[in-house]
Amino acid sequence: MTEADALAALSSISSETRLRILKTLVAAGPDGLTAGEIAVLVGATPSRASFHLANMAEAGLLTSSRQSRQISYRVDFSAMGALIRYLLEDCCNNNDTVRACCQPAGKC
Amino acid sequence: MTEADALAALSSISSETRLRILKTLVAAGPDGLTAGEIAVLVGATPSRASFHLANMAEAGLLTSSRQSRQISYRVDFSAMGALIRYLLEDCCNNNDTVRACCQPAGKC
DNA sequence: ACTATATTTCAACAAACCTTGAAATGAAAG
DNA sequence: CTTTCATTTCAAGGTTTGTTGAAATATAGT
Repeated sequence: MTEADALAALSSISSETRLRILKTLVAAGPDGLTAGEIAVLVGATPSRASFHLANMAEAGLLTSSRQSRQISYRVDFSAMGALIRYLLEDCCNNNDTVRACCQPAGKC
Repeated sequence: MTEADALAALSSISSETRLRILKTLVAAGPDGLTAGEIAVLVGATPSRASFHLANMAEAGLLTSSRQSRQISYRVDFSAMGALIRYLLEDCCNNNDTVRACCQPAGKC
């Protein structure tokens, strides 16, 4: 992952609406949700939801596929993993304190 | 860490200049660097560097301390850890694919 | 006190971002 | 082939964010 990729992903997630979308899609599981379902769940107009979904897909965080009239979005978990890895390794240099926080029993 | 805290930290890191500052400070080690040194290293004017350093400190990512005329900034590694943990747990629900990426030998 | 150095603060402006509502596209059904 | 439904696109407007350079603050040395 390049710095530019990381910046695009970070910018994308750093919006309240988009962070909600991410959490909603993670909770929804591997089948994802349609644009309309997402809009309702996060309380956004269709046009607003579409705008943010496009941003997240552009940043590589989501994939989409059309099924008849609806478009389903899913989280690209390896993209999320790559981002977190970038923060851990490229930004924090694998710092011990940081890594300790991420262990199942870690305390920050 | 609250969602608001995470959003502030993510917004802070999602700027090219600030991500560079973060990496520079991580590389510098526990003693940190002065505002002036950081400005030179990331190629910013003093005023621009100060603006971004204040943003990162406000987001909880940096701490600062004055030593005579200079002000040293350091990374708050536990804040970075808390952020990464938030992404892993609260956003990605500890998803296996995501976690696999973050292991030392993980491939994304 | 005066000067020099390090940093921050401020005002002005430019650029990027988000929201809104209306219009356009794409796909299915009558 | 017209209508309906799901979604996206677009233009307009408001808000936020970043940059610049000048002025202000803080600390130290002379």
